[in-house]
Amino acid sequence: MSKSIQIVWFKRDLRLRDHAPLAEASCRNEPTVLLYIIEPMLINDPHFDIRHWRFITQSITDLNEQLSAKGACITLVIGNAEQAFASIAKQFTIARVLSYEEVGLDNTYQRDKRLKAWFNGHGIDWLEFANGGVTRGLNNRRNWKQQWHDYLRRPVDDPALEALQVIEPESLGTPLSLSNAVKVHHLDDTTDIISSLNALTAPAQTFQPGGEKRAWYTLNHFLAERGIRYAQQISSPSLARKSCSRLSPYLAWGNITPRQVLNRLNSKKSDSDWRRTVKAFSSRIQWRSHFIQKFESECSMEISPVNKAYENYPYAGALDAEPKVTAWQRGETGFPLIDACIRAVIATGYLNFRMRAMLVSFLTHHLNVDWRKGVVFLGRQFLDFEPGIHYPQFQMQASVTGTNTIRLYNPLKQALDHDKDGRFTRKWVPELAEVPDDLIHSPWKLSAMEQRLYGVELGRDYPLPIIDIEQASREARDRLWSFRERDDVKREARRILSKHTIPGSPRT
DNA sequence: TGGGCTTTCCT
DNA sequence: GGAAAGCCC
Repeated sequence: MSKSIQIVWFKRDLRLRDHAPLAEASCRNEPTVLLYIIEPMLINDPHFDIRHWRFITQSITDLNEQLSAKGACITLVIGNAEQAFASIAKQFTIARVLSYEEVGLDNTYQRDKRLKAWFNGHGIDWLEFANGGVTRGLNNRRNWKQQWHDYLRRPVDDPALEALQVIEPESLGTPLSLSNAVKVHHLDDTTDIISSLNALTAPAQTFQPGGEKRAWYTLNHFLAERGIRYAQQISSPSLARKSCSRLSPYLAWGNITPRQVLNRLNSKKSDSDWRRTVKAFSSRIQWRSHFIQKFESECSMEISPVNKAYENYPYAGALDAEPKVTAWQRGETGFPLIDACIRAVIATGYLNFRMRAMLVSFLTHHLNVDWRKGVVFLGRQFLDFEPGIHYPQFQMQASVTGTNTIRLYNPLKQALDHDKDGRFTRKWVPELAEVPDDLIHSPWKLSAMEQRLYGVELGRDYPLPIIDIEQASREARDRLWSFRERDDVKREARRILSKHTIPGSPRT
């Protein structure tokens, strides 16, 4: 009979503090494997790219540094999850697996169902813990706010790390070394993945670095100075980069929890200078969980509109849509703020909320392109990509819910309201750097002489607008508001409201 | 966490 | 005649 062990499976929860599965494992006096699995299925998934894998390996390195101070280490496996558990089961008797519930893409959901069956067949208990105030299998929102507040009130789940007996399996495939000194166990057929992960060593200064330590540094810096004008500057694409918390990737990849963040925010509650920040920021942390809960309750949102009637929405045909999508993805639409936003998010993985909403509105409303033609591309650009926020938000901004108000962002008005001096636009669209403030957002108005004067030839250095914005706005408004009046849209809207909203709350 | 147009209310 | 509120798409 082989030795009995338990496994703490780290999914998207790359931290040691406030970690319920780890805390539970530390209460049991048993040998424990701390397992992180990098799966080819996800490496090949177009929602993710090198920026995410770099963030994850940085986070694992951080975990391992903390663990090695206690004489422990993480077991990092590259390979599919079923194979990883099967390999460990050859060496040990797995008594139980402890992990969080994951609100993820369909491929991880299907994997979990396969694993559940495999665990059942092998007499392995799988203890899954609710994550961040989100409840699995919820059919309505009657008690959701109460559950959320209960989650916040309960003490953090800090594990007793010194009580944990961490062990590492002997051999899982060929051990290789990731350049950051973390040992990697890689199962068959993953050598190409190892080499591409090793190629990640090149520093990418423009992306936020991953890790639990970095998450706390970011939070503390936000509350020490950066965040004092949070509420006023949140909408500005340039100022938001400093005065927003920038915690989103750390929350998405589980370096820190909403509860830890809000507990830390308490220290500012009595400071009147920070009153607006505390109020605005804490409501957004809750809003975040609210969206993840939507996706948990309706995961079909990854592939179809939550309001099924929108399957028949009159989007542009494929031939018409393709060049528009390409221009949008490349930041070559001829609308300077739109192009600046796309280029900024590709280069840095970050964009403030309002500008993200504007990009979705422009694609789906002004260009009249099906939201599904842009949703994966944009998700991949976000370092903080979180399926549970991305899909419900994308659908809401694309107005395919039939319940929220229609948000048709005028890129020129947004530019005047939030980038009047063109600071952000000039940074990311340097072709227009010399154009003066009053023309930077409408370069198509430049005369031939002005184009020579400001060093930009329209149609060569910077594109002419791919659509007539006034006509497109008018058409989008008519299309959207008239579609909403259809009986099938209204019927679906009633179903959605009863499932996803808190009774009595105002509809926005 | 929209926007454009109209109405209303104030100076 | 301008700002805020209201209305409708």
